[in-house]
Amino acid sequence: MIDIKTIRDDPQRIKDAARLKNVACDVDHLVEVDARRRAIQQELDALRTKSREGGQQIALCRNPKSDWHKRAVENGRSAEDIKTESDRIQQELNEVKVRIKPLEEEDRTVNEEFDGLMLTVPQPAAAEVPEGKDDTENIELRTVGDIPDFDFELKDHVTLGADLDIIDIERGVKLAGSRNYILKGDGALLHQAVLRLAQDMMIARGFVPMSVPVLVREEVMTGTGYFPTGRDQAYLCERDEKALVGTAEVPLTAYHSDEILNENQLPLKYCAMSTCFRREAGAAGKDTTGLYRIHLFDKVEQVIVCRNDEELSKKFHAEILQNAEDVLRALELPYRVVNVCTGDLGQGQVQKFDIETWMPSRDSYGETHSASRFYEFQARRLMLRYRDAGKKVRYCHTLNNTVIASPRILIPLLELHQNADGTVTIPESLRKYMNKDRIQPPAA
RNA sequence: GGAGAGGUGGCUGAGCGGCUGAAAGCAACGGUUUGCUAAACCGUCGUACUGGGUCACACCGGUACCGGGGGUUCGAAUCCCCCCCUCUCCGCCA
Repeated sequence: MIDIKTIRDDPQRIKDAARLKNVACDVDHLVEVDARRRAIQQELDALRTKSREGGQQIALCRNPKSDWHKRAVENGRSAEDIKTESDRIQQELNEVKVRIKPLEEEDRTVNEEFDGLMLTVPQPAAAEVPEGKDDTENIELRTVGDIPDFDFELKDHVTLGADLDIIDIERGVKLAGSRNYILKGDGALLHQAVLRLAQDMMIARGFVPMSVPVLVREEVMTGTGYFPTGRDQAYLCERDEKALVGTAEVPLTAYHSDEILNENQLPLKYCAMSTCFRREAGAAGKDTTGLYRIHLFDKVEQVIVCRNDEELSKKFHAEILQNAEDVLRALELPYRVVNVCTGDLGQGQVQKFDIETWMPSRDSYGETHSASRFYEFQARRLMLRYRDAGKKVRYCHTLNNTVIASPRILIPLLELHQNADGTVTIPESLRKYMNKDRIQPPAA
């Protein structure tokens, strides 16, 4: 969410941001509704003041022990007279009440409309974000690690998974429908090993590990910016008015919502391993093979909550990006870092760097990580604040990035570490979690 | 799922129809005192929206908020209804 004052002052800035991000937002209408909302509030405030003051006067009239009442009697007013005044005021306030009622109704509807519109306002991208219409115009910043040459014919992860008996897509689909899978034996172990490695690396860097709810209230989804716009991407448990999260970013970022932290508590660095649920609505027919685009996966996510300071945000953005790159290096996987253009940025993101890991079966880099910073966009929605040195209440800045998401990461991991004899070498960093250095085909 | 108790400011906790946005204590912050620390004393100390004010702060005013939503009333933290949440006991259970 953006400060309404800055929208009032410079609506064009938001219009430009919406155009660049390809986000629908009727800024003119919002500004109109805001004006109406303020006018109603002022009128209502005046009426309520009158009502309160009158009510207090009635209290004085009816209380013979009040100073006002004693003085009135001393000044020669009769009890009858005072009672008449009290009744007169009450009559008057009855009329005020009649005027307040419909105004309150209008106030409610206007505010609802206002709140709804505010939720559609995009966070303007940082000035240094490249302009572009969609992901085809993202800019490659650097490639790290060499794409290896193989002197034998590579199997894709689906074939490898079947031959090694570690991935069973067919039965996953039987149980749960399309875009589901089952990991088995060393496949299940490798999946957990990757997550464990990622988590251990984050703990070593001072991130507090958390175990968080994955079925959350809708406010939490709204607060982090996934609702209302992305509502159709989430699995809903409507009976309980809750949603399954698509990432642990949601509960981690909302952890301190509705709180006012002390500045000396910041920055907060959290990580969580959680299951992630994604409907992938609108992606029918896209990435249909294998483990790339699936409805359920596990991920270690990192979140930083820091002071309201753009330079600090940038600094931490670089830090969380580095954390993810270090994990890929530990997994001995080649990747590239991409500077995401305006058109491919989410509503709330100021800037985003994706990491794409080389995937032989796709003959391209595929997105495995996404590092974003939000400034106060999420914090405003979540009422996530802190008191600064001058005792002023300010909104925090939030950032997040993937540490590792599996099984998607198993695609490059299996495909790039396979050997001519059909085995897969387990990278050094994972061996302690697997107690082996190689995945072998099952004995015939 | 059944029975009971309860939700008030950062925390504890009073208030139970009107001068209460809310006592008191703790914590925090500023100051005095002090060789340092501690103690003592004085002061400050909720949030949101909004009007005025300022280059911007400061500052001055209004309204709302005592779990959420509705109702009664001239007036609700206080009375009534619905919902949510927490705790205790019982049942069930990974």
